Amino acid sequence: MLASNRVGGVSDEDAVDAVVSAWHRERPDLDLTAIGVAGRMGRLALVLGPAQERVFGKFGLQRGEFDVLAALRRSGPPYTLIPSELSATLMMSRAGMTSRLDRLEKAGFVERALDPNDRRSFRIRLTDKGFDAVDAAMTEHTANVSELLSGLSGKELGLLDDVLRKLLDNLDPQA
Amino acid sequence: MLASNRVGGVSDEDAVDAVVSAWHRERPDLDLTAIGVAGRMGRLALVLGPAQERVFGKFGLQRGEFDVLAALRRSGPPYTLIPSELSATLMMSRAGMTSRLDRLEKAGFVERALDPNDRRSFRIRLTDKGFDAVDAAMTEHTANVSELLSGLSGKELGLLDDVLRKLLDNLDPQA
DNA sequence: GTCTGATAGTTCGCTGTCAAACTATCAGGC
DNA sequence: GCCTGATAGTTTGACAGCGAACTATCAGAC
Repeated sequence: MLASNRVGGVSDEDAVDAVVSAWHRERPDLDLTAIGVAGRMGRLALVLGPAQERVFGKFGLQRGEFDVLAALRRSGPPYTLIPSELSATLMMSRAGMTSRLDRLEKAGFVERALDPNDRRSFRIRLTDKGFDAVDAAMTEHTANVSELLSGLSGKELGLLDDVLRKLLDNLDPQA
Repeated sequence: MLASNRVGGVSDEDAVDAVVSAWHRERPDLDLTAIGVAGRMGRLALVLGPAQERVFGKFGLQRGEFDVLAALRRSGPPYTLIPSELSATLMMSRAGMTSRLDRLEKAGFVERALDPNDRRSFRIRLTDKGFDAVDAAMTEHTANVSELLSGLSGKELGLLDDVLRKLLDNLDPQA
């Protein structure tokens, strides 16, 4: 009952299976189906995270900094956003955003310009240097992620995407 | 080509779709299929993390601390492990484990006992208080995660598990 | 016009984690 | 027996992020 179907060519028991079966031995009263899935997602995040950061590091960026530049870049000309907009999009505190922007500004990737309409606020603008960095990083990042997920067939990738989309929609009925 | 099939009852465009289509507009040269999937996984982790931490907090624990107690608990009697074993299992640095164990020991959840066979090492043992805390937390954690994933049918959950297992096996061919 | 509550961003203090340097101990070669 | 390299754990210094307190500004009520 505990074991799920195996996809072809996959070893019989992985680290998460070991955790789940240990729990099953110690706590047979619990239904561990969801725990196994959540455990795999957590572990996957722990593996995928550093694998992506390695690419960003090659361009003098860390993950969060890349995320800021990427949000500016994909917003299109004039590559300008407001800090609060950035912190909301990236789901982080404003305080953290302040220090990220400090770092990015010091590195010359973004500029703070005064907002003529609201003197409480700024416009964060991607510099040419920032544009080049994020474009190069994005190119390599895309290739890297494709490579990381290349173990899945196109069909499996689509299936995964569909299920994750549904899950996200259930948990956090956003936009 | 960019849009994947939609599962029934899900809104047409979510935050990740917006990111992907913005990138597609700015960088039509990139194949963004994998980026979308990775984005959903990342965002999911960002939502699921805090949702789980809320439960651990009710028992005076944070996620990482729970993970340590859980590893001890599911190892079975005598609920004893070695620090290096713990840091390896939980994929974190030894330095971080030292401070986690300090916290857990100060809170009375674990004890450091001398290892008679290796005087460089310790045996970390779950106290009765730690046992009770982790058992109660695990019961509620299991129910919570089941609830969080309850938006998926049993079939979808199995499908997700299979694909994640294959992906993990590809990325990190562990035990 | 002025007051009041909301909003934008920053500063401050704290915390969890890491990498690197360090101490103590083990194990194998000779 | 002794030396050498590996291993176990801790200490130190640095850092990114958070929440709370703070300053400046806006916008609406009257």
